[in-house]
Amino acid sequence: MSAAHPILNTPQAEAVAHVNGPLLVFAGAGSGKTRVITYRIVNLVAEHRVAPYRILAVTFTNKAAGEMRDRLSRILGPGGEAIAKDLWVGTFHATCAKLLRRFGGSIGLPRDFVIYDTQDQRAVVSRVLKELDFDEKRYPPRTVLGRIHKEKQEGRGPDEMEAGDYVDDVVVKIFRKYEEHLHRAGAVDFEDLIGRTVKLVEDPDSEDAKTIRRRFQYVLVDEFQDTNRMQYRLVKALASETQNLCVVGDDDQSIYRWRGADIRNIRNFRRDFANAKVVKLEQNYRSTKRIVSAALGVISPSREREPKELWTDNEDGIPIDVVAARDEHDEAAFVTRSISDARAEGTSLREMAVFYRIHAQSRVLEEALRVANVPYQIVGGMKFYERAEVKDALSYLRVLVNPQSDVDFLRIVNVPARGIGQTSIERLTAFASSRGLQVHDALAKLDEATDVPTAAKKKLAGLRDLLEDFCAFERQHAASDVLDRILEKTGYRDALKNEDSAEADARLENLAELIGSIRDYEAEMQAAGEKGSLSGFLERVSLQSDTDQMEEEGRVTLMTVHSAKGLEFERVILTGMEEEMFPYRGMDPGGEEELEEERRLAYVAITRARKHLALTHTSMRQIFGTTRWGRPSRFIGDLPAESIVQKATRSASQRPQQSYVERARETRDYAPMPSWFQKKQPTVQRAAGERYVDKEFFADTSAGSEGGDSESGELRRGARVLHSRFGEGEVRRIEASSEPAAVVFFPGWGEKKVLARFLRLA
DNA sequence: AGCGCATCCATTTTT
DNA sequence: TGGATGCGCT
Repeated sequence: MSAAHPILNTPQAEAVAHVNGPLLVFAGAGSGKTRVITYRIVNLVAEHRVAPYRILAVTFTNKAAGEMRDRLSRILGPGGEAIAKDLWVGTFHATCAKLLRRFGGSIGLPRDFVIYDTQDQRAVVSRVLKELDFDEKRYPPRTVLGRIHKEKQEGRGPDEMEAGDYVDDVVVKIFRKYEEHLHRAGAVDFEDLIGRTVKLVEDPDSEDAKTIRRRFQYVLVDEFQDTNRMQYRLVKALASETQNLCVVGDDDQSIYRWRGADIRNIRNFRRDFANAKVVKLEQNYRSTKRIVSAALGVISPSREREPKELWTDNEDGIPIDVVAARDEHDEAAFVTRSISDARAEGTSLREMAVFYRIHAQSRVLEEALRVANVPYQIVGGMKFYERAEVKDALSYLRVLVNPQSDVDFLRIVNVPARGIGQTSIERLTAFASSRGLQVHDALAKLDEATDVPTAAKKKLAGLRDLLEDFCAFERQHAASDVLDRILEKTGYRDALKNEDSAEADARLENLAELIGSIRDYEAEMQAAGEKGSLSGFLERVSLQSDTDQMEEEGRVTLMTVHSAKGLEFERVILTGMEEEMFPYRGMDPGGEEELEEERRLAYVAITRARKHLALTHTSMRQIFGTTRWGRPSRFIGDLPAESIVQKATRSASQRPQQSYVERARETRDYAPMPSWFQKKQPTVQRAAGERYVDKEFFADTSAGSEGGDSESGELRRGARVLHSRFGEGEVRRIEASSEPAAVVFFPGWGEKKVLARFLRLA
């Protein structure tokens, strides 16, 4: 192999050459992580003659899986496609689904189980709330579902939850019913895919478990810092026979704690596998020295990190712009101007990106870009498979495959409108539960449903006949034709055509696209010599919610920092770099852990840029209908002085009443530094690497000391304190957690637990 | 069934 | 500020 990869540096080669036993790779941003994974697989197959189907590589997104597969077949060259096809490369969820389709029977899972997405899950919770007669206001389905998932992510069911501390009985009840519903519907949620597979594979006595564990000789996990508890358990179990578990990740890029990622998985890997080989990839091939040093400036204050230092051999590059703007409009004008300029100088719009912390920031940016005629695309937003018409169509198809699925049946029972009103539906479901039937099955026993009015029965019978027809048709025809027939015979298409609006046309197009994607799937399967089934298509859809059209030509990309992870751009503008915005602070003050994650998020943002990076901050910003006055983010204060250059837009110091266009024109040339700005520049000569210390201009960079004058010692019971959001309140008691905090009574808000650093004495 | 008005609420996202 | 949602009316 050695001749094939002279392109690997020493640690990369080390990771590739390591064959047997656990391996932990810390892969810094831009350090060639994917390269290592792919070459490692190539090495196993080509050099060590490992059968491709005995190698499992797990990723988090379909996109990552797809890229890995592509790269593998490219490296393997002609003839390698067959090998790439045999490898198990997929997301956690897809891999589990595959195993459960094959072996799920032994743990009581029906062959044709459906996968409920978030909307479906929420519908189940809503229904459970109604059945149990709980108030949706008091128990918002969203929140309850969040709690349920948290339990499931830790491997707990309702029973285990009930046995735990601090339990809300109501949530346990809802949880239990939720599980029952899924079970009866022959459905699983995303957590189940992982959890059930863990159960399946961990079973010491089951033959299936043994088969699976022996099957995978080598297991690789990408983005290991994003794994949650159950995912870790899963890969451990899968690799338990051979211990050939290779995990790749970067603790500095762990930004998904809030959705269950457990950073301890990567931090404690060496404890769990005492003989693990550890490799650190620290050379960055992506960014200029200045950008790398900026990234280091931001991440270094982080408390618990694996010791490592990113470095690069690349050129110094140009300084990073730190731009002061007056408000978000001024900021947007700068962004627009700067993009137009770069474009005029020949940088493709595809190579530029604008990041923000939260989606709400995108609107103003969009407006400015639109006015200036700069093409842009926004990542995130309504996904194709989440659109109402697409979900309707899919529900019809899923009912054919699995009639037990109540969520799907209830979705389509009156779509398009066929005169089955809410009351009829309620009576029907009531009848179904009284007989212990799923709603669809209740259709067959309609005669016995005394509560359902005759008129409704007639219409329900009509639906039943339709479904039967589709079912018969499905046995003889391709899935794409089935959907076509459904849209035709139910009158779905006609209903949209009659609407004759632009919106309806868009929906029709989406449906046509859906049929097209089924055809694509069928063609693809045929090319692979397999038969594309309806259920096969549905599975693919459930596990792949986004149509990855990220590659759109000639557009600037606008996105949150979260969605930027894993990407890179020539030019990046990071907006909204103010305290409260980034690090973000929402309703609850947030603790040290949250702040650490924000820091890592900033690190991720900075390391996306190859050559040009600008950070913008405003002194004033309208967000959620109120005006906030902000100070530059502490993360700006963490940037090394010699890597940045400070600028201010003209209106940052003046207050012109101007239009967007005029402002955009004005900001073409940077105004001289406004006087207040210059006054606050540190006057001392800074040594290389020294940080800005101007506390008045920059936010304090030492975490936890914001607000300054509120040591916990001064806080005592009865003290009057001020909070930026809740106003004046009275301290009820002091609470020591990871840092000093107090429970304060705020008139009009009630008791709130607040960290001491967010309080000032009144 | 479908519309209009009021009200409430506010990260980050994948599968 | 705006979107999502819910309610009541027609």
